[in-house]
Amino acid sequence: MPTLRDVAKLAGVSHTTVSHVLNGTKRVRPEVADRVWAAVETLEYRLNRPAQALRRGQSHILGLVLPDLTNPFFPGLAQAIGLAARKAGYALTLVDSLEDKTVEEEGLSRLAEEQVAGAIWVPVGDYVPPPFPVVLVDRTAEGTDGVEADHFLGGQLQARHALAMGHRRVGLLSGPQSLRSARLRREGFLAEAKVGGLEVVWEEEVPFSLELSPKARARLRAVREEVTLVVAANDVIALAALEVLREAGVRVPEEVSLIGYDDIPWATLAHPPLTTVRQPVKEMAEAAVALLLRRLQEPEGEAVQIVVPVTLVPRGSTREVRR
Amino acid sequence: MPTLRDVAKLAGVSHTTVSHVLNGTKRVRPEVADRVWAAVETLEYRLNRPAQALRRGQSHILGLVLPDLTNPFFPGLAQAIGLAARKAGYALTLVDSLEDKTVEEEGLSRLAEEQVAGAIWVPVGDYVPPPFPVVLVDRTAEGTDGVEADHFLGGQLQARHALAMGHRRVGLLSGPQSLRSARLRREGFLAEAKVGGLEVVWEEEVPFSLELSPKARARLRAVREEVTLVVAANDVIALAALEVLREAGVRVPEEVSLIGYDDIPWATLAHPPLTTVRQPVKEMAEAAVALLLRRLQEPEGEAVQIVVPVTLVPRGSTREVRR
DNA sequence: AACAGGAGGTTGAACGTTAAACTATGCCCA
DNA sequence: TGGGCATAGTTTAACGTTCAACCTCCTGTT
Repeated sequence: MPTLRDVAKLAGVSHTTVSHVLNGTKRVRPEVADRVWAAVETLEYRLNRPAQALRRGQSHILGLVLPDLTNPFFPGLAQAIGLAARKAGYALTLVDSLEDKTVEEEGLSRLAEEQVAGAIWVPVGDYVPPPFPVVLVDRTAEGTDGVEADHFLGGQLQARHALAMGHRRVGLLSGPQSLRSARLRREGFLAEAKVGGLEVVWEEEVPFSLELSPKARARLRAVREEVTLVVAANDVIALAALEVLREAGVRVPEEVSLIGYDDIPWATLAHPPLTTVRQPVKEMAEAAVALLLRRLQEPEGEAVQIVVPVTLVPRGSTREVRR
Repeated sequence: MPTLRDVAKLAGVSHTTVSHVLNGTKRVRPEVADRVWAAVETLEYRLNRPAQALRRGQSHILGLVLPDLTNPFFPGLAQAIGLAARKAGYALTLVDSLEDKTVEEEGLSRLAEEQVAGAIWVPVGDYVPPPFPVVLVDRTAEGTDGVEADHFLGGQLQARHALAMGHRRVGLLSGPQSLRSARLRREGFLAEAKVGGLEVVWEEEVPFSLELSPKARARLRAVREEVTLVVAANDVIALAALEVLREAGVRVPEEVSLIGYDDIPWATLAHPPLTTVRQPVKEMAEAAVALLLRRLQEPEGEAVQIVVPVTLVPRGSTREVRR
């Protein structure tokens, strides 16, 4: 592997000059610069990033810490973040914490060892500030840069849609209340439900996964007797519920309507296609990277919280009921 | 940030001794080692990975190069690879090439700059060996370590299941024939179809995505007149087909059966649940990482090709037809 | 004619780690 | 008694980059 010095020798200049040409850190005569570039070409010189990182005290890598890649909300996010990071010249190091706080903590510690410039983090555990700048996504915290969808509004939209469709009695499959996002969705929903006169007949807290609790499954099997609508804290839960309902012979939306949250790619392919709340994943990803890059320029300064709007996407899983 | 030397000073030893204690590269008296560990604790020392990588000529990072994270086959793979890598003490740097050869090439080049120890690579373009060891996954090449499912067998299983269910006329939605995996699936299917007397009435080549070509959509809308079964090169295609069939009012499996490939998490949630060929993603991921780690130990030596078996998972989207 | 100052380049050191070469001490055995 | 050798530790240098300080022309100004 050729180094700066090899390039320098071939181009007949000092190694610093090569560095300056490559980084544009100083004016260099075009003639000399050309010689340098030519030497870079012929030797197929490649920057040694660890050396650069050592000298600069930080690497040109961003960390991405996610709770669970198999949750279909995240691959799209990861892809968009990777794209934005690449455009800015950063590589991306991925940590999938598998929803485990210990794994998450070790991952962040590892990112610190790698001297990452910063990280984008969807926290599963408590927010403990790592020794590099982070932007929290989806689950934000006070005093730290963050990007999140308007969860409260999303909950409200679920309730409004339910009311607009004439529903009066609803069952709620809420997400883990340890998560800010799930809490806000629930609060938004309950607030608007109260205002509009939508009665929450039952509520079950379940994890963001396809595995529903036995109690939740029981509620769903008996759904006809109690409610005309089930609202879920995300699409994965909604799809799991749809499955239970199908097994129980409950027809959606004829007998009971269903509303999800996230608008994952499969929501539209479900049968019936899922009425849901769309989070603008791509915009969130781009905003998060932009915010992180800004913070790298300007380490000090007020924490910025970006809240992006969400929209309700009506599809086949909800239908109007008569009073 | 404290360094080895800070730790050394506090423990009253030389910095090399600290290094030896941390890496276990030399015997050190327990008493001294204890002092070192204590100093590490109180100073909250953290290894500087770039410095280590510079000195060693190689970082403790593995690359993962994927064509498209939003294809639901890959998140599970990425997660399992990340887990296996972490267990072996490696961090994971992700490159999502978005099915673009140029992006892929730049990504590999970047991994080289980062001095990664090796990479796991699902190639979208031609296989051009990078300057570090790689293990190809899913789409292998001669002369390089690789892990792939038995695509040919998978195609055969699709055909055998079709025959076992009494089908005689089939439409084939094959995948991009530029990809080895899609080619093999097709060949396996056609071979077994020929043997068993299964007539391929039509065939359309479509990308591994939810967007079907107009010709393919037309075939599906007219499916009743021509075939009793549609076979797809992967589950994403199958789900897209299912959607078109639903729109066209064709009932699955009553009027036409459908077979997919991959067994992605959503296959079981589709309506009807998708009969498909399961690839053991987790095993493949673990095999790939194990193979890569072995290659890092033993750089020379014959390339190893691991082929893992696949199984047909019968579900609701296929049903028996009378002769 | 002398000198300031900018442009273009070089020298040398430093980042934190590891590996090789070296030193000091103690012990065994001829 | 002294040579050989293992054990436990130290000294020193090196990895490839960047940054600050320095040097050398050259040009324009007075």
